[in-house]
Amino acid sequence: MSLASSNVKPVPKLHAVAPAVGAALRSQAGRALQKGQQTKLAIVEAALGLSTQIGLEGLSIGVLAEVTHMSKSGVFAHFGSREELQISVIREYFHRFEQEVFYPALSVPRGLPRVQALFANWMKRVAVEIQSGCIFISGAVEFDDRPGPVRDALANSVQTWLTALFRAVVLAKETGHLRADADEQQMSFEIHGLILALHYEARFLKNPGSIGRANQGFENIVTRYAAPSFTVTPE
Amino acid sequence: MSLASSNVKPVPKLHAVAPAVGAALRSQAGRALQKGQQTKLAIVEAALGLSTQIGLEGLSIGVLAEVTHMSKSGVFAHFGSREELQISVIREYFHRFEQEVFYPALSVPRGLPRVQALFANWMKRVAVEIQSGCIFISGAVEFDDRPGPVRDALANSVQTWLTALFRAVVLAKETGHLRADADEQQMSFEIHGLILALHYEARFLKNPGSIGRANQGFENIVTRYAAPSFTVTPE
DNA sequence: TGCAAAATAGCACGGTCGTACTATTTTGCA
DNA sequence: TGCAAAATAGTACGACCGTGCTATTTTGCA
Repeated sequence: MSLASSNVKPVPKLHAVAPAVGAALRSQAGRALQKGQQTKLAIVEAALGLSTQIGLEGLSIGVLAEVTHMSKSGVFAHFGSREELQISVIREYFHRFEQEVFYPALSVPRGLPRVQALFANWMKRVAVEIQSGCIFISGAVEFDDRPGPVRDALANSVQTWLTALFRAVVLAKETGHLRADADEQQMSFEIHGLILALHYEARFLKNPGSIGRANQGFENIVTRYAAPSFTVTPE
Repeated sequence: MSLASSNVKPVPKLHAVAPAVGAALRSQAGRALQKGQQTKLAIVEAALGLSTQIGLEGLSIGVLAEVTHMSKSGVFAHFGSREELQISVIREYFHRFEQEVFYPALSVPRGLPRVQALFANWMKRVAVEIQSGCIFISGAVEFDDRPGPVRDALANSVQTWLTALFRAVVLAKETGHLRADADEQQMSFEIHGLILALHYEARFLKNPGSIGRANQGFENIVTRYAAPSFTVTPE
């Protein structure tokens, strides 16, 4: 089971329109790529760092070239367009999010415990992102009415994650850990709100105590939606 | 009683370092300003519209000049710098927020009813901003680690409003409408989260039903924090 | 009604941006 | 080890940016 589970459409390959199609396509299948992929990864890594801080829109190829000690065109050639670069960053960010937040929670028994694990992992990540920034949040603001492939990639990633969270909540209800009248969409929505409020108040307003309030808020939500039979285990 | 109640520091006047200080300061006090102020207001109005859609950082003097049918320098002269323009926009936005959300709620009896009125007014505004955008949210992302006067003006405005909300909650507790153990900061935090989740899920993800979930979330919060004696009045 | 001052326009500068297009270097298999 | 192909650099272009400087127009009081 993957976080995506279905529809992370493979973005078409970049700048290549095939160089002079008639030419030698001898090296077609054999993976000739080594050095290239390697530096490309390094570029994406650097781009990720820049994007989290100044946003996907703030990302510039010039600055990226400086940081990676390359020429602008050297960087550019790996992506073919700025948009493709941004999409690569989003994919990498999503991948790490998956690894840090989602997968580890799968080893926790399904039901409320897994929902709690998902939230705890999410919180761990956001605690870091209070300093570094979060692409899912900044990107949402930057692209909320700017259609195009970047927006699509971003919305797709976020929706995938939120759906995964939602599924965990549904599972918790099916397992009998939640009240019979619990609205899974509602519960997911409220959890999402806590994360957003934490990010806003801690990162922008620099209000201390926000992390504690997010955790407390989650406990409140659990208390409200948990079935009476489910004894809340304080960690 | 104003929303600000104290510290909306008067931003120093713009480009003017006084034109050749020795010159005639005859027209100093008498408000000679008419046409100028008028078009300046029109510019800020247009800038506000642009900013809510594409963000304060997306705001450009060139585009603004086009929209207002003026020359770039004509627009520029009114502010002296882009930052001052952005600050003017923030001030105007704050002012309208005050008018629409805060002041009307003052005519509602203090306590939980007033908190409910504040939230309802806020929701009314956000319902519109799902289409048009919200500077307090987009600005927070754009300036969360970009120090300077713009960030200060923005953080100041937001903090002022959140503090006003917080005070209303404190008042509600003092009035006996909330449980004795209710944490006012916590309650405010959770309310803020609902608004942010609504904005995110409705504006970016275009998830239907978000408005209903925000309202439901608020009811849940009220139920949790209200004193048993306070019968929740469904609107 | 004239006239200073305010408001607006015109123009130019240096900077950064994304991205073509071409040249050079580096890579890795035959 | 040579040689094609892949990777990277060099350079230039057009567009837009904020903003300084100087002209021109408009305003509103004496």
